[in-house]
Amino acid sequence: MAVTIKDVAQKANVAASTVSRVIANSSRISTATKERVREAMEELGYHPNFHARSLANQSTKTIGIVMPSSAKVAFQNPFFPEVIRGISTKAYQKGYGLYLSTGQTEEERFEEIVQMVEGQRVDGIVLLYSRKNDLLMPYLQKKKFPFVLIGRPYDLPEQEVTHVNNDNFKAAKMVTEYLSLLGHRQIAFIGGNMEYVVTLDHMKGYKQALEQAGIKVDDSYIVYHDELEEGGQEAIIELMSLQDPPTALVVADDLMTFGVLRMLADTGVSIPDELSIVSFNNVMISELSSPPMTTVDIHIFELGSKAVDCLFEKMLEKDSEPKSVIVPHKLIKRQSCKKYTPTLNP
Amino acid sequence: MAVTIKDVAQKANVAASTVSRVIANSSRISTATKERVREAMEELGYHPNFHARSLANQSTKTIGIVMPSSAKVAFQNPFFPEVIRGISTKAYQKGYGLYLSTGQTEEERFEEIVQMVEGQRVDGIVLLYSRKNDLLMPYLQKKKFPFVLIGRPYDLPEQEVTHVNNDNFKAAKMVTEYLSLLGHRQIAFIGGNMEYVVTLDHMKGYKQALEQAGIKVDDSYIVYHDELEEGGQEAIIELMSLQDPPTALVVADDLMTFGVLRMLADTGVSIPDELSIVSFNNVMISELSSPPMTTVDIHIFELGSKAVDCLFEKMLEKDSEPKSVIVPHKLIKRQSCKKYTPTLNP
DNA sequence: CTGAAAGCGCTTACAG
DNA sequence: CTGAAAGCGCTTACAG
Repeated sequence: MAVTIKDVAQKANVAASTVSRVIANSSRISTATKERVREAMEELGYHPNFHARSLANQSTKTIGIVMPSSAKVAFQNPFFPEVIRGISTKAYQKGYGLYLSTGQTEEERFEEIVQMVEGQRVDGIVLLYSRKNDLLMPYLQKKKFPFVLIGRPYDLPEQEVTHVNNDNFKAAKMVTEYLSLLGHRQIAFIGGNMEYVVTLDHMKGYKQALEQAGIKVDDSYIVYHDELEEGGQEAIIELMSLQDPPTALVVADDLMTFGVLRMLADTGVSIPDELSIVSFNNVMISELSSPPMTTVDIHIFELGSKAVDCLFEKMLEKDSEPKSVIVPHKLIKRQSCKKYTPTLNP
Repeated sequence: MAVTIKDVAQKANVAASTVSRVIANSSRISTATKERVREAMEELGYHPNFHARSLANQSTKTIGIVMPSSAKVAFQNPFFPEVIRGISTKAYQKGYGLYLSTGQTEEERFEEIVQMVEGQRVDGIVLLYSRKNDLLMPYLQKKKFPFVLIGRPYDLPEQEVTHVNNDNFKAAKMVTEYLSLLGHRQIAFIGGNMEYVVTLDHMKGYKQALEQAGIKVDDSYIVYHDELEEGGQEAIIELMSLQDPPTALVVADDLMTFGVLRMLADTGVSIPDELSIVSFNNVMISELSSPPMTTVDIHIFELGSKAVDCLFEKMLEKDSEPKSVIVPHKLIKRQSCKKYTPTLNP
């Protein structure tokens, strides 16, 4: 049906092996023959069959991407399109394609990964999230299959898995310190899903900053929610209903912050006058909140492209030393934070 | 290296062909043999090689997704994660995987599609956008390769390509009428990229509504921008600087609306008191704008899943009649629109 | 109900 | 510099 290497060979009056060599641009083929073969390919509109190549080569030129689950909310976080853009850009440059996991649950995804790996459907994998009790990484590790994690491993020793991450601990510490330097002492924390490692790191950074500032950690000021924006809304209700509501807030994710801001606007709390907020990610729309939010830019695109760099190293040299890349973060000051001023009304 | 069908065959004391039949769960194999073979597969940890299967089967069980370009802004629009979620969910149910285009430019993408099609890398394709002077569809059409478009074709006759779309014309007409029923007569329009068909449809709907309401179409009230939110900001500056600024606004995309709202807040125009706004898409964060925006829900998820349904029909029966599915839309009233009230100051 | 053989469309030693 | 042959790991008529 489709035109194959044999058709080209026949037309160019050479053997199929020769055609194969001109596809690979082997130096052992004469320029004349190359020319002739290329012409034949052109005329016939020949394109190599992907699977035949992959089968013979034992390599697929494709990278598998594993996402946390297409659960409505998680996936709509602009974080994912942006990492994928980073991955995609770098992959394209290297002539690699992208294969996407589609499983909704952790089990489905595990099954998918096994198929990808054992079925040799991809040459390497990038994991877009890291969580506690993860099954995927131990499996990949055991198989010695090239993969890189965006985030950091939790159950596995860090020096054993190649990963690209921000220093989320440091970032959270920094923003908390920033708030404390602004004079705030009642600083609350709204974290994401506790299963995710990033949440743990945020929390540690938050706590350490408080301790160093001599502020006692108050557990009622710490609240977690995994449903991004809706979560943000519930969390803020909880916090603002406290006897002694916070005057400042560290929020794990910009999307949550949108929810928080919305709820605060509804309840008439004015930002930053009554409450300072700083959050994480700096996705595209973050600058468009009301007021524009102060947030930590974690350079999502770079997270993705660096991950691909690491993956290629892994793929080229299967037992290269695992490495860890930290992508720097940067505080983007906008208008959701303000120096603490004691309330005048008693 | 990896365990193959032969290893299983040997272990189970059957021929490779028998193993193959067990994999396919052929009714012609005795239960006893099936059992034995399955046991062997289990013990050896056998997983069929994807490429070998695809090669022999001439089918890949994967769907190609072509995105408009990973240009920062376009791709960060939550529209895409959401359609992909729709596609992914349905694809997973049917045991299909997803392959993503990575090209940045139209030419790169064309090259990629050719590879996908000719290299038989995917069984079908879903196009996530439709634009004027598109090269992709005529190519796919000529090749008789199964594909479906999300949107509607422009250069090609509609009845010739299977597509899933909203009635964007009607939706735009409806929102404009809504605004006009609220008493507005100075209704402006901020459209997206003029290359995209949806923009054209929006515009036609807008114009027709005005005409039917006996309002003269004023070209200075019509403005296009393709850079989603930034575009929204520039567009609104342009409009508000007019001698006779509009009192109502139809905006092509919720993200643009975020930009518009941001700019309006900065310049002290209060919504909906001084300006009514309605836009399109109803992505997840749309309800979190200040004020919450009135928008048209276009059921993005359904757009994706219906597209896959259509694609499967196409794939099963290559020359089935092209069909067109219209996903209904729905006006979501929130707080960005208000009855027109003449300004009191002269 | 099962097996031997050919075939899917490539690549790559091996030989010349 | 080029070709014939074997092989990558499956599937599927064909035969029994």
